[in-house]
Amino acid sequence: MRRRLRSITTTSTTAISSSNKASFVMVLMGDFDEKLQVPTDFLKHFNGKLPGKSTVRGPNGRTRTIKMKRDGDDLYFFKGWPEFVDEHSLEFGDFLIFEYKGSSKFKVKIYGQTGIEKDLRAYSAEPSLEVKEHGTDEEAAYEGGYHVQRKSAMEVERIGRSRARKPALPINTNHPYFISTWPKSTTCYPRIPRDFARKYGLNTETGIVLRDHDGRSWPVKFSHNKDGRISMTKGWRQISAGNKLARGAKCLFQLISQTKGNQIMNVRVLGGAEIDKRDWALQSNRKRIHHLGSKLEVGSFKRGITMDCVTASAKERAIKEANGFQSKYPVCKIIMHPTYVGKWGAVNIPAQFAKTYLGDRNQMAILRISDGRVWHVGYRTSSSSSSYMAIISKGWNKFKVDNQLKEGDVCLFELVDRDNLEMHVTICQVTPNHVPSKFAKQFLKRQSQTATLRTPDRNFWDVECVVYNGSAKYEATFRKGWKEFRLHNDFKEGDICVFELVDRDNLGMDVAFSRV
DNA sequence: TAGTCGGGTGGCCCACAACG
DNA sequence: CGTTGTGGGCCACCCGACTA
Repeated sequence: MRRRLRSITTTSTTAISSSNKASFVMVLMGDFDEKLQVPTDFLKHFNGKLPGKSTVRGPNGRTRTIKMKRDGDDLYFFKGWPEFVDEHSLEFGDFLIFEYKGSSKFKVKIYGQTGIEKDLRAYSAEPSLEVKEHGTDEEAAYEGGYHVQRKSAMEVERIGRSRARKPALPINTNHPYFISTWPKSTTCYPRIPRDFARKYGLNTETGIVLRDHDGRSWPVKFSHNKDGRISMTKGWRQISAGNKLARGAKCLFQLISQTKGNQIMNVRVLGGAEIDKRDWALQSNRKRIHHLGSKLEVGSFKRGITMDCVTASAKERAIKEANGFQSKYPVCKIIMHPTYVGKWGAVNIPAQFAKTYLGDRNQMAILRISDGRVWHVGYRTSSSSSSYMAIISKGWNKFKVDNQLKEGDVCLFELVDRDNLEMHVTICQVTPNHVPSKFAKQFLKRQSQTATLRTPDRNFWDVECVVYNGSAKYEATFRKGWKEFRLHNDFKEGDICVFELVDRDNLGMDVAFSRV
């Protein structure tokens, strides 16, 4: 249901049209910590005349003078910008709204990857403590070479200030860090010092995003050893391959952000950055490796790579939704891997669940979804001396297509009848129309109301906004009208939308978007 | 001596290439 | 399109070395 109220001349897709004030949106990527490009179109607001300096005021009230520079047709924030990045702890993936106040003055709003405006008080509260405690220590460790093999990272932290000299380190020392070595063993992974995890409240259940020197983000999961040790496992292979790390490489891990559900660490290689030639030769012989342009992709690493996209939060939400599911029957949770929703036409049932509840058999199973519809699929098991496998194959393709399953969706298989292998399937889908709960809780009070979305091209769209206020969660989604809005504006995976609430009573929102 | 770390082994599990 | 089974990622566990 689209309501086009009026149409005005199209403006830049990065311009926000909420008011008569000029503004633009930038997503922090690449070498954002050195310079920031300003949309070239924005020059018109300076009457074609480039100001030598601009004054930028951050959300915490601090202002900084930043020089602007023109390079061909491009315009940049340059000298002074790196300091602004430091002061505001800006991170890769953040997006910033610059509001032009006239006379070369800008006001900036900063949004994290979660879509919520960042609370910068947390950063300004105790930075000096961290600088003292870690900046110099790390420098000492780096400068001193850190050759003592068994010296722990935490011990390195305790090296005194007296030893510190000023090295040229490619890191900002305002954040806690540790140094870890990727063990030479073929099956071991870099470990997180327990003291570090404890001291800085690292949530090792949710995983973390590692950011390499090129600004690329790599999601990595932790795994817990029974003796309490924590290692980086899932996803580590990708970052080591992407950065051509050899076993034995020494890396500095610096905790940049640890807001709930958004933990980010910078990774800097201190040694061992050259890939081990024997490892490489070995890998080159494996048939699953292939090169795509300049980007190296390793087929067997796909488990992690597929999560490396902007919709990771949506996938995480689907998983969380699934985790809250309770049943009196045995339940098996399966996250839709690309293989499951791709051409393979089958899905693996976790062996443990299959062994315990389904058993060895080869028969048709019944999948029933909430609206009562039923699909018949083939279930079979196979086992050898070294493996046990249970698969749903025959008929899975139809089930997958009929239910529009996508990568990242979570299916809960509830075994209601063991003899006839009847399973109720609950599908928790990855939906891009989710409103961040913090925002919803603060601004969306009514159970259902129509939001009016205004795009930069001055078109208006009515979209139903439904609020779910459960005992455990408060969330909102855009429903009726969203699909049209999405299709008409040609949103693709990875695009970023900024929703600015300009009319609380009538839920009027200006929408700016940044394309991938 | 307890706690922590690096290094290593073995086996489970599953993605996906190969095949029917 | 459906099935098979292998390669290797992931994980639990063990051991010895080192340190406070």
